[in-house]
Amino acid sequence: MRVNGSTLQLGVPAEFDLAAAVCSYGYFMLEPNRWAPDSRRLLRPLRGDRERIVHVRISQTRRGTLRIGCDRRLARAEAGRIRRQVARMLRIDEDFTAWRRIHPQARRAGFDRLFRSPDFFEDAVKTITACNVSWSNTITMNRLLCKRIGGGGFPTPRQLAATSPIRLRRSCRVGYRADRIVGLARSIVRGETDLSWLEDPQRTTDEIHDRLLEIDGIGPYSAANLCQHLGRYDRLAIDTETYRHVTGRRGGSRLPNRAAMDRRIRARYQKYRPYQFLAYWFELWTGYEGIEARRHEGTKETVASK
DNA sequence: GGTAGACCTGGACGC
DNA sequence: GCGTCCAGGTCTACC
Repeated sequence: MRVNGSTLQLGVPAEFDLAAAVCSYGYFMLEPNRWAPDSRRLLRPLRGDRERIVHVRISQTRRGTLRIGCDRRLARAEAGRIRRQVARMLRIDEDFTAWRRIHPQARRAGFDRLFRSPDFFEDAVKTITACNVSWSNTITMNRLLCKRIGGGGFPTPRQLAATSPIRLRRSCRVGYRADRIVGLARSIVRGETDLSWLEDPQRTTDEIHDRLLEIDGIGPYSAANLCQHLGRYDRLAIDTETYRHVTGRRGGSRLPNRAAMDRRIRARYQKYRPYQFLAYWFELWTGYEGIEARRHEGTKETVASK
């Protein structure tokens, strides 16, 4: 990526670590994100004025602040827009003081900020493409969405709203998800789904969760997962990975008494309220790190994805 | 309220 | 190379 435009600075909390913030949630592996582990830089296109693409390269300076290199010069307002998107991705403005007090082990591990997208729409589409499909397939869908619909960046609601579900299905291999993705994009463009309402801190998690469930294609798992992306951690996104984690068994969707098991899982994390999701994800994430370590020692297990 | 089956794709596997 | 099976969350129809 050429960086011969504006260079923006972004202040971060003292304990902030870019690599930890990026590699905390699997969406960082999905395009248009590109994480360079050697140089510890995050590269991706963002949307500037009039939805024009701005390629950015995000790195952390020795003083701790973030440097955002852009591929073109930005006016002040457009630079502010880019800063806000980076801040959202890395949850720079979120306060995790209470979480660290509740979970000292996570605090010592520096585990708090879960990576997300520069806007809610991208998180929602990524969640839809992550459902009912293998992770490699999710990677393919997001790659094709960026390449064939978004012009290199992640598609905007306007771009997807202007795409027919048939074309989306054929060109991006999203299958039956095409109707749901286009439907969500069109409802946003028409103003029927109000993103600012969903991000309003005055709303309760119950209100947001119920509104998300009204969106076609968003079920209990996706709604809880999107609550997490909206900074609400008091909902558990229970999926087959969760059943695997708590039971050590495969085939979660076919387990008997799923409702009873869901109640047991929720009870297990109740003591971390209102950070149940973070506590659950911390367990998974430290497990993955252990798996990764064993993998380097020659076993056949693979690092989990989402 | 609970359950079964369809949706769709790519990968694994057997032949 | 081809066919079959499987994983995965949501929706709908049915009991």
